Amino acid sequence: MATRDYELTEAEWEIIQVVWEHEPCAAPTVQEELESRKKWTYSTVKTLMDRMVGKGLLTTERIRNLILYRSAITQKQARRGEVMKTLTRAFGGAFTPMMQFMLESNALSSKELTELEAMIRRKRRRGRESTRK
Amino acid sequence: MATRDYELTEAEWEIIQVVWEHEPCAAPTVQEELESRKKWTYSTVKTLMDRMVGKGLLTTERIRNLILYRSAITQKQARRGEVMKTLTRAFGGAFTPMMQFMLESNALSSKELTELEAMIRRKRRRGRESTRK
DNA sequence: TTGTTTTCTTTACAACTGTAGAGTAATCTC
DNA sequence: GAGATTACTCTACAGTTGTAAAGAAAACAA
Repeated sequence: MATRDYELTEAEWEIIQVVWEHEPCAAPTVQEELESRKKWTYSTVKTLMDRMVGKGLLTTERIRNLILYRSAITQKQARRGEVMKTLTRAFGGAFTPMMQFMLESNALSSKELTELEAMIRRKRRRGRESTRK
Repeated sequence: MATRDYELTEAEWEIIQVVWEHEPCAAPTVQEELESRKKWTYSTVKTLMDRMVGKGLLTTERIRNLILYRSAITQKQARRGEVMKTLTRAFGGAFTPMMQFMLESNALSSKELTELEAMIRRKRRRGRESTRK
């Protein structure tokens, strides 16, 4: 199931996050939800959302005078696109160097480090038990 | 030493990568170097580079009719900006979830997993020996 | 049924990004 | 020193992104 990678702009991230949380929802809802953080007017939000429909990031369903929006991609897909972009641009696609960079550049607590180790062990176990790719 | 985070565009990444490698270098050099991958003309490369000077990503030194370019930020700084952007946008700034996502979404070989564990151990050791932040 | 409120539609615009042509100036080669 | 080559400068232009005003339509309220 290899879908293409999506790249969202900053504003698009802001919006789709709200959509994921309130889906299905109308544009005014999204605008109100974002009102505090971003000082966007209704017009701005609506324009952004309609462009996102054009790009295949959201879908719409019209019910009388109301337009309901839904996400067309999952959070996982969006995250994947974002991570892939950084991986490609900044690390030439090399996974381990990127992990290393993050490990080194960040002040992880001892607890977090332990957590990471646990994740790795889990990952390894799962990898072994199923050779099916 | 908290410098601000730089965000480079795709084209800028392409160019600064060459500059890091050949620094100090002239625009024609960069253009030739990229010729195979990108089919950019000299004009394109030069324009891009001059804009990067304006943004503080490159510096110049003029020697007669030749302009030498140097990077104004390190690879580390550029990488940091890129990683931070993804971390903020896609993971709400939460570091461990991002690591976890990467671990899970990627087919790391057993060898790479082991490498990661080693990195973590090193990191922990270094963290303990110096409490001086 | 008419004024008010809500939601949508259309249009605009400036900044940024990718892309490059045309013209000019300096330098090299015979 | 005149043509060829090299490198630079200036200008342009279309597409994307952030931002929003103005106007139209539908729904609600009195």
